[in-house]
Amino acid sequence: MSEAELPEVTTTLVYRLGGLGAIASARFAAAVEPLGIRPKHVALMAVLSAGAAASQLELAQTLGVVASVVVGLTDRLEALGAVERLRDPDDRRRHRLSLTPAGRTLLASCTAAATALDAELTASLSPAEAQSLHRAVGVLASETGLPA
Amino acid sequence: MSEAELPEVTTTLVYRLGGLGAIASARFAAAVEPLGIRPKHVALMAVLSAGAAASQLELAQTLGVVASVVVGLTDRLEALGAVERLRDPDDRRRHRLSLTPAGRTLLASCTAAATALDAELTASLSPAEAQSLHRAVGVLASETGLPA
DNA sequence: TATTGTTATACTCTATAACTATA
DNA sequence: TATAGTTATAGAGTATAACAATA
Repeated sequence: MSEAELPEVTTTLVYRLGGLGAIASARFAAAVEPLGIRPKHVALMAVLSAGAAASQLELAQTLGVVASVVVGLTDRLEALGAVERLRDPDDRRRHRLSLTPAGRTLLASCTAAATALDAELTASLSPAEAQSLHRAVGVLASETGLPA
Repeated sequence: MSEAELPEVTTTLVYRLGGLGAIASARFAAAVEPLGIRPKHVALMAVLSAGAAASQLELAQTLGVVASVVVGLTDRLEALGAVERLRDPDDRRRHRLSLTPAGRTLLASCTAAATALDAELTASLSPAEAQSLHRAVGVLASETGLPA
């Protein structure tokens, strides 16, 4: 009978990434909440800004949510004047969403907030550690097909 | 007017940690689901295993959830024979939770599953990258006061 | 009167399903 | 008839509040 040496579950990467991710999401949510939006709204605007989706259905697939969720997110962003719903002339069932100048400004504010949080988060790491963390997380993010 | 250069929000650490954490949690949840439990149950057992809490109220504080949530988690684990509720003789309002041998076995299975997921997750990283990622995540985890 | 655990209730988020309009 | 968007409904998860037992 072999008795494999196992670490504590709380020290594993998946476990810690799960907990850390929840904290990161909460902090980011708190940072953008004064702007009247939540992280999913930011994700939607980021996809639009990258030109990575046209119709709401495509948006839903890219974001990994269901179509009805995109409706609610878009309603909110439209009310804020951050996005516009434009009928696709080629297929009038479709809405082409477009980021307005106000939306770009809003997205920039979110990016600034995220950058500030990054600085807080990595304050206790050396520059080299912070950089290698950033790089490793980037690799995992692209590998897992994150809505980026 | 200075125009600061900002990265895309999707490349920031908080944003990616949020998304990555959601994926990690989902994978871990899928891995322990056949065992009849969810990540929070694992967290509760881990705290008990570490002797980091006695009463259900302490458990709630350590886990960062409300007391009524601990009731449900404990109900489930008790039904599985993984934990026991023992009245505290010093204060009969309190339940001292104790991990049974079956609970230790269950926790070990979860740890093994998490370790396997770690290997998958870091497969595309070099050993050195994986190790530095693990270390950096450990620093952030302890810094943010994760239930560990 | 204060506190531990429990139960009952409400709220948030998301998914499923039914519906409208276009194709 | 099939599809894009919308609306209506239901489920999971968690928080708040009321309650019972004990201090």
